[in-house]
Amino acid sequence: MSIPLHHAHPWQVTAKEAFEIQHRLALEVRLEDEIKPDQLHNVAGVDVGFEEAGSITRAAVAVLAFPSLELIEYSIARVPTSFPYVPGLLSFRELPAVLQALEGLSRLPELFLCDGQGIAHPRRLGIAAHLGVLTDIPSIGVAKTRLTGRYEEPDREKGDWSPLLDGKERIGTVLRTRTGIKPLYISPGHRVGHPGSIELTLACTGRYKLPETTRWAHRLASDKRYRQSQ
DNA sequence: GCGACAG
DNA sequence: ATCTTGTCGC
Repeated sequence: MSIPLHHAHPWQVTAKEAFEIQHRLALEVRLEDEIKPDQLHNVAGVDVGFEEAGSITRAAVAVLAFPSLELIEYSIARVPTSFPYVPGLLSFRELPAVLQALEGLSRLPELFLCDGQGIAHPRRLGIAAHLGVLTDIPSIGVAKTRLTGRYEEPDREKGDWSPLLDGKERIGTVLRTRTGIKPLYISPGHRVGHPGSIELTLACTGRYKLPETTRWAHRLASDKRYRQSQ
């Protein structure tokens, strides 16, 4: 299945060109909550790992039923790594492989939970926002650490949170997904707002710190025991 | 010029 | 992200 991209652009670019693409695509991000949890049927976790000392990028997309969070199907793609890791330009390194993995699915998911930032990014286009705009599918960024923004430590109970701010602008949420454990950095990617990003992330989380979507995607992208594909 | 810096 | 074993704590 080839996926219809709403905004195609080159990936073999210079840092300067990447900045321009990010500024252009950031204008297309929509931050209203368009998802009704009652009508959501599935959620996809997206993550990337590396093989062969980093020369091969391995992307995994795990589609889970919502709200049961049972694994429905998954796809793995391997692509030669063609872009270095540069803070702020992560999507140019990982999305080519992710887009190829998406083509291995029988149908496109209704929501993406990506490893990394949504709009909590210097130019408001972290990997989740980038993937959301390209596919026009709702997305949320779920990061384990901060890229940018300031915040106050949220209280220690699961569900407690505090806003992630860039000056006076709200760019995300520091969310406790497990009592007494380091919080996650959540931010809207596309077609989702701050309230929805919090509610949906918690709805995808069980007894662990990371959402089930993320746990599956991470396992499929990095665990050598899943070294095959489909 | 000096730090910060998703994965 | 990745290289890597055991270990402390709930």
